[in-house]
Amino acid sequence: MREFKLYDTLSRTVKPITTSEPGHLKFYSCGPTVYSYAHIGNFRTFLTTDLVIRTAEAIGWDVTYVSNITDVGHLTQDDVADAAGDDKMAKALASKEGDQFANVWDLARFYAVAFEDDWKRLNLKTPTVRPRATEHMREQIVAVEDLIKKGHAYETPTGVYFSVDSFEEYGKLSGNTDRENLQVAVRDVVQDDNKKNPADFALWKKDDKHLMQWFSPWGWGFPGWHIECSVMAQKYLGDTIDLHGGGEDLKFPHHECEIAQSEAGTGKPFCNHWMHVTFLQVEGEKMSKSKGNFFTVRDLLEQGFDPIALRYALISVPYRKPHNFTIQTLKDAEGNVERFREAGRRIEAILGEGWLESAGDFGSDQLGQELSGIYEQGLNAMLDDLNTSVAIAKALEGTKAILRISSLSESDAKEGAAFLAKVEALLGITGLIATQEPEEEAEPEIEGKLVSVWVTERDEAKKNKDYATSDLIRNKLTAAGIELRDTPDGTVWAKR
RNA sequence: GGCGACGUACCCAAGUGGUUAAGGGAAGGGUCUGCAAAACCCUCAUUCACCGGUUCGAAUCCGGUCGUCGCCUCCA
Repeated sequence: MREFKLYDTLSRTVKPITTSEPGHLKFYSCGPTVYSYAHIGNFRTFLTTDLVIRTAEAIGWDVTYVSNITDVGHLTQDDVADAAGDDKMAKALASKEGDQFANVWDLARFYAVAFEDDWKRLNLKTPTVRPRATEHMREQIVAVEDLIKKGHAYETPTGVYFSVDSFEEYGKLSGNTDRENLQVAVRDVVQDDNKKNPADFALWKKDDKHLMQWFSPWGWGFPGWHIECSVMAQKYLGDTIDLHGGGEDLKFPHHECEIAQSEAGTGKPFCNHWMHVTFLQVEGEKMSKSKGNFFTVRDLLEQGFDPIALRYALISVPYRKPHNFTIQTLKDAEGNVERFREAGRRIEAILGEGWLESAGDFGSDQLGQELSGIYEQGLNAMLDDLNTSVAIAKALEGTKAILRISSLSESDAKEGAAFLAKVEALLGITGLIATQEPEEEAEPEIEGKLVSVWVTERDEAKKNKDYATSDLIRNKLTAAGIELRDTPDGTVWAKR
């Protein structure tokens, strides 16, 4: 069994992931709150978890991957202490963009669909389960009742709170073990005088005015932000999970609170390995919703950028390093994705359609051995705390080895196919799998026929050495976004 | 106030004790081509912010200086 090493926030070391069942990884990754379109920073995190799955599968592991959607509008300051801010979703509904929605439920549904759409376009693997907070209300209420019963939570006139002092190890993940520092950390949060400790966090908030509310043993209200992940992780993965991840901001308080709730409830370790993704920066600066200096995935795709190039750009720097995303990075990525596609086109010319799906393993000939070695180096880089920079360099190295061969033999093409198929499975950046939305596919059919007519026309002109006409046609097509390439086997075209 | 990251060529960036400091972009030259495009080939850091130290040996370890940035609050 091969080792898959990843930095673990809890032990603060890079260590091999251990799975409770051999070869079966149980992984929970915190998803977004759906009150707006997801931005590229969100996706740096989700892409990182996607790479964990791909890497695990590349060494033959089964992965049960749970990634939730938070569709309850939690309070904006319900983090360390309790609630006092506005509801995120209510805020979104009240904003200009919110006018199109009848209510918060409608809004959550809309952005959840948009999110899954972006997810597919960036070629992320579909989770085994994608649970929603609103669909697990009963379980959350039961969990809160259980914590009260076990003496870890108590009711006040404003809600139900988890007693931080009842859980010795509170703070072990984030290092916020020093109660004095905790006081500093919670300084700006509005306090509830009925709480036993200002750091106690909400499990249930009483509020019969809230836009989303449920009936509970404590009256009308809604659940605290942290309890949903504890409940859903346990429901789908069991009391102890192998790996849990999310953005670096979730370390404290969110994951700290998840640990406290879960372990206080079950008496068992909640999770053996924690990973956190460092925030993405844009043009050298932190991006955030409140600053408004962010790109959504949609923004960039609407500007015509290739979704796979966006994926490439977002994973090109290892996840624990600060990554300064720029438009230039994205443009650089486009060229490289195009190189994978070019290699794919050459292979398809020999093996025909379906070559990627039917690609086999490496052979024993020289090219097969060379590509096999390069792929192994890339895989090893991924197994060493997801070194995507090296893995991508290896993907390009192998692709160049394929492109270097001016005339591929059938055996060469098969080796190349094996390489590209493995790279695609591991990194998802070759652009050889269509991620376009289905409705966009109808039009190119007709368009393609029109282009073919012009290409034939131009070939005629070229044959007659009428270069004025042939160049005119090429220029017109270029202006229309169609790029022509004359190859020994004839003219091929691609959309730019 | 607490915690942490980073500073490598024009740009992005890997490398964290030892042969030639990955890879990509840009730039320059070349092959191919009617010309292009694409692809391929070649060139492009004796040097890793700065100053000391440890060591046979450091971009890599230690100390200091300067600079940039992030998390702890909404946010992945």
